[in-house]
Amino acid sequence: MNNGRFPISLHILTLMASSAGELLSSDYIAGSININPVLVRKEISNLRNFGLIESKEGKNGGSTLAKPADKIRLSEVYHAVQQASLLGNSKNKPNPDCPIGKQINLHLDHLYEDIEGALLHRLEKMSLADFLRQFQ
Amino acid sequence: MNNGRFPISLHILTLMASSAGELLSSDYIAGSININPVLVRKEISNLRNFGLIESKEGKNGGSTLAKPADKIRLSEVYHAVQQASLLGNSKNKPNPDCPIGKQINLHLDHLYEDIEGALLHRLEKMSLADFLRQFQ
DNA sequence: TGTACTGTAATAAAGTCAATTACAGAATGA
DNA sequence: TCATTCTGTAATTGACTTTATTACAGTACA
Repeated sequence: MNNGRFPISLHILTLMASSAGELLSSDYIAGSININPVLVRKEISNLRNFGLIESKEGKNGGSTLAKPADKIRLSEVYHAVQQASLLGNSKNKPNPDCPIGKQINLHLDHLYEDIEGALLHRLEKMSLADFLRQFQ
Repeated sequence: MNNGRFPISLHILTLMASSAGELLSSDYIAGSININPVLVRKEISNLRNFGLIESKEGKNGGSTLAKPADKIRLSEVYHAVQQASLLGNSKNKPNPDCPIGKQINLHLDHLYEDIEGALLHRLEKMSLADFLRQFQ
């Protein structure tokens, strides 16, 4: 997974955390990230499905955090954008007649689970507020 | 980084570890992974550059481990295939006029380094021999 | 009721990754 | 010596994925 969505989602959430209470438009956010507003709205839609963001339609509408920044763990952000596995999906279909090939996906999966656990542990320790606090 | 190269490289190395001493041809390896032999040779070339594999050209040639499987850490494999960052490269060029945008790549990089450190710690604890030992 | 937003679908453009083709060079052994 | 069987590598194609763009309906506001 080279997931370009994680940095985008984190950027969106950081902007909202830094101007808590205000409604930010997708155009404004897109201007900060320097990407297309429609992609921002898609990511917001996804983050909203995970309960991290609330939106208001219509004039003077926009989006804001659904809960305080110190209640949002970066692991939640990871879960929201994560679909593929971390070190690369073995979409490969190894040769079932090879004693190594027929077993390797099982053992790769175990390895990935182990590693992803370590990663989530780190992300769980940091809240969005912690992340924002690093900015001056 | 959805790096499909990590599983491929690990598959190659596992095959070599399981038949230590023998020279394996790229065709044979490609048959086990079920991918193109040229891609195998590319990965072997890369692993060779990192001192993990030795190759012999010409008829009856092939490749084998450059050192015992218990002397190869999975972190070395990771380093060999790793190019992009873990949670997705911010190829984005955020708006330098935005107080968040102009700093976020720096803080993302720090976060990635932290997480990658945790990941490497796990991979360092497991050798290729440990990985192979799981196979029956 | 016009304006400024969101939400979403559909399409196009760009980028990435793997397969394939091609071929030179190296080692073997008949 | 020379055909064979490998590696090494470049170049091209094709498949797939991601992002940008266009388009437009729906919503809220003033």
